[in-house]
Amino acid sequence: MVDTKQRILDTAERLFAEQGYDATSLRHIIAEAGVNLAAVHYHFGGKDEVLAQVVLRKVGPVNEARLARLDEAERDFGGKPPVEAILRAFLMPTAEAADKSPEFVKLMGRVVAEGLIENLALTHFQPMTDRFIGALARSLPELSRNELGWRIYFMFGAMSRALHGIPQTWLTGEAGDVRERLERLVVFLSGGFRAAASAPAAGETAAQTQTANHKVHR
Amino acid sequence: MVDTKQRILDTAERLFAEQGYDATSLRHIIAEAGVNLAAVHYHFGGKDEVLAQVVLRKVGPVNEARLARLDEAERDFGGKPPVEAILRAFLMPTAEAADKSPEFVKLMGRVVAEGLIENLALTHFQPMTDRFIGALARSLPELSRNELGWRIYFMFGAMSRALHGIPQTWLTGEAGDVRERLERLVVFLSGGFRAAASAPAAGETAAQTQTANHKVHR
DNA sequence: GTCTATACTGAGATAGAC
DNA sequence: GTCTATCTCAGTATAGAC
Repeated sequence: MVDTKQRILDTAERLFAEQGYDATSLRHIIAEAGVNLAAVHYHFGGKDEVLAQVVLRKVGPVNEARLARLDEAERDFGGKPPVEAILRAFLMPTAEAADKSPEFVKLMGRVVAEGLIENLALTHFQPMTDRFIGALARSLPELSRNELGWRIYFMFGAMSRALHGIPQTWLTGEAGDVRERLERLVVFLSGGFRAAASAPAAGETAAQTQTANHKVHR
Repeated sequence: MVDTKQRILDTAERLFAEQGYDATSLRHIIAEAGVNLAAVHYHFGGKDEVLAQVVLRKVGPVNEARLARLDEAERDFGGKPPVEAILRAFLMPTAEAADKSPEFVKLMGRVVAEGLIENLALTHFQPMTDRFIGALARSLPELSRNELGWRIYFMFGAMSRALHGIPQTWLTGEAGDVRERLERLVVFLSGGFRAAASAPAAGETAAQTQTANHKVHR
């Protein structure tokens, strides 16, 4: 079969999104794809690489759209777009990809949440993330690089919650669609990124910082 | 063995924290604990229940400390403490628990990130979370209940990143200790929770207002 | 009530024939 | 490139010893 590889990827993508990575066995994938078990190891070497390639072929175009929207934002705002515009450039291409492939967001949410592709992130995402870090750093010059890095790291955690539509109705009410969830996220993150920098030395008491930030209440 | 059950829990706690839930086999646990495999199923019924009990016996005291600190904050601030104080009441007992049991934070970070205890959360955490939701709602009356719920949900995602000390040095620099990471998180979250719900904060441009209020129809 | 020994099913991985 | 057969290891189930 010439397209054994594609059939495996397509089926794996769907099943990973529906059931999660661990819960999806290779045997389930090959049964639905109509291929042999050993073919998976021939083409991919292992289950983890199947996931990697499923993610990469999906997220590649998304990352390009992210960069295009960042370019656009920097053009519109004279090289220094506000935080909201940068965050939207990063997050909204995900929603657009979801329109074409509804399972994509669930998959990405799972992948980010379960920390399955930390290594992939380093090799394939860093050129893209570096540009966004630079844009955020210019937009928020009062933040140290470490502070900014942590806030971006926090953002990934929050983003995973916005992406995978696990219904937590007791907490959030009806889930709504991806775009609405990401819109809420942008507002939330903008406030977070704009918060005055905190650089407490290790060992400093929380009480000091508490009184320092106390008056910010609106 | 006198306390086979405790030995299993102690060993499982350590190994889950070090390697994660999926990567830790029951056979590894029983080998280090010096007990028989079937004893695990006799006492716990299955691997998932081992994790549940490991988490519950650890997080019970933490939740009590959370409520105690919330009581204290409400006393200090006349029933309506600022967001920072509420968030600190929720987050800082984790750091205190980490002082006694350094592996605990790693475990909790993994558990939250991997979504392993969504069901546990409902049955055992909700009384505690309900009190915090109420406190946040009083402190942020301009937010709808859904909006607040989503922000709390985002918070859980960000919290998981602050807890498990996976070194992302390319992004955050040196990891620092738990207390420092949680302190950064409190500042970040405070800004996020305070962000205006549907209208952008003062000082933002018309372009963002347009985008922020833009409702997308499918 | 507790624990041991053993077996069962399904997982990912691999060697070698074709 | 593909497939059969097989390997190791996972979680689980059960019968029976004490």
